[in-house]
Amino acid sequence: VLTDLARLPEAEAAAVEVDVAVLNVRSGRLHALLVERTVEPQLGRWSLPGHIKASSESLDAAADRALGEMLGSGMEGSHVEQLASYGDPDRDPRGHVVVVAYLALLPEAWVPPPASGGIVARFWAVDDLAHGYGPALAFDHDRILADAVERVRSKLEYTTLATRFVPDPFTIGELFDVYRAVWGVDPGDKANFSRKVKGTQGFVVRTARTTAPSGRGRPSMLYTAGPATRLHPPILRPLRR
Amino acid sequence: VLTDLARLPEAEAAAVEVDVAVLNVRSGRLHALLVERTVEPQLGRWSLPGHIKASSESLDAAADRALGEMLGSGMEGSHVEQLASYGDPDRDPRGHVVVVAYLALLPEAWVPPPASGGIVARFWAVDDLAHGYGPALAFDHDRILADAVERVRSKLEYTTLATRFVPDPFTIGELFDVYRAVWGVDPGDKANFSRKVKGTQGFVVRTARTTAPSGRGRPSMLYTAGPATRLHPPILRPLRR
DNA sequence: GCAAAAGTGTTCTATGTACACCCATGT
DNA sequence: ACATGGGTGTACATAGAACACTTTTGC
Repeated sequence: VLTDLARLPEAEAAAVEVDVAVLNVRSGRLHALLVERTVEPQLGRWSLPGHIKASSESLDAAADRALGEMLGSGMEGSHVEQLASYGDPDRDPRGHVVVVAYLALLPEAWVPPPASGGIVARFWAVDDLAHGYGPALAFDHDRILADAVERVRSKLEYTTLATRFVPDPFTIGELFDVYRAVWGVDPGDKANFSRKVKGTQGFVVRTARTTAPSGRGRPSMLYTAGPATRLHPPILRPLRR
Repeated sequence: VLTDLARLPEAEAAAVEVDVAVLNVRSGRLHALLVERTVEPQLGRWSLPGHIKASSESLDAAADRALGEMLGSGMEGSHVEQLASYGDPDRDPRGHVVVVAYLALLPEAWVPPPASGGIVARFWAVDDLAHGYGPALAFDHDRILADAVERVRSKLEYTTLATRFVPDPFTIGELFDVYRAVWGVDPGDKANFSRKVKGTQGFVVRTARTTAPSGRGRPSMLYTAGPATRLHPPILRPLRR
């Protein structure tokens, strides 16, 4: 595959790894999917799922492939986008490995496969990881994960990505809980939030059904994600001064 | 350098290239710095400046090095940030080359070196390039440049990056012209724009001096860039509906 | 009836916009 | 004087925050 590459005067061969920060809201907290490493280096530490990019596939395809290996089927509703690349010279003891990191968002319903094929994967609450109440991550994956979390927090402000965290028909209250979980703070008044969401063209589409009156309180209308991707006006995090 | 890399089962060696989209506002229009290729492939076509990343340097360092080769000294006031990575399998006929693209912003004053060391570099207006009134770019650099332009247009809305396009002491009018040049549309009322800029803490710092009354009209106050990086509230592009 | 969750109404304030008007300079 | 660009004042419309209040359910 590296046909003419040797002609490049300063060429120093590298491996391009594609890792995916898979994020998810469960039990009202933002989580990240990690896998336990079964080989050296960093055996036993937890890392973002990923693998080496093949020369015959695009970066996006490599990310989809990594996601497919973790999720099997059921990755249809997930959002995948490129995050950033990391190439510090000492980031991997194996040598010259540059990581192209991706970000993926999953609805809460999805559950990780129970140690399929020998790989152990589970979700960890990102604030636990950030505050040391979880395993130390391999390589520079703590920094990649921090960047992914900040990207999602920021993107909830001006895009419709919050709908990627909820099941297919969802309530405004579930959307509200996503914002609260991802931001870690209450997104202001629930009533005003509801008006903002319904008032933004294409954010949510109202269905004819309501939730079954299972729990306490009045049943709520069910919505599906609309065609819009950007929010005008944005829904900003509070506590700015 | 690739000590243990061969152990990676699916490893397919690649070259990591770092290219920089160097943007600049001159004569009221947004320009990009391109270099004419002097070697195959794509000899004679124009491309973004860049080179192969060394295994001993970080991605940021590789971008700084590429910029330094173009600018010599005088790159101190420039802003450099990572943009995105591109790795389609057929993007480079030499083989498996993944590009990590960077974005750099220069003040208008800077002039390209006159064919130093055999390389020919010049600025091209980005809208001319986009509409075919310029050379065709090598590889997928047209797409990278388009992404860079969109990034800058968007970042002017919610960051203080516009100050990176103007000379060190600058006037509000010059800032206004940057917004107009980058966006391609008038950023609304000039008087209101001036109040927005001065009212945002840390965006600009007023100096004691004014411009020399050289041209027409009243001399204006001179400002320097402040410490703030984000704009609260943002300065949004008009024509949204 | 009471608690809980959904949803509507209303008031107040902050912000953005449009546009009139004044200021300082060169010709 | 007047054209030109810099800068201030001000009125109007609208968007957001705070909070009271109504609706619909389970217990």
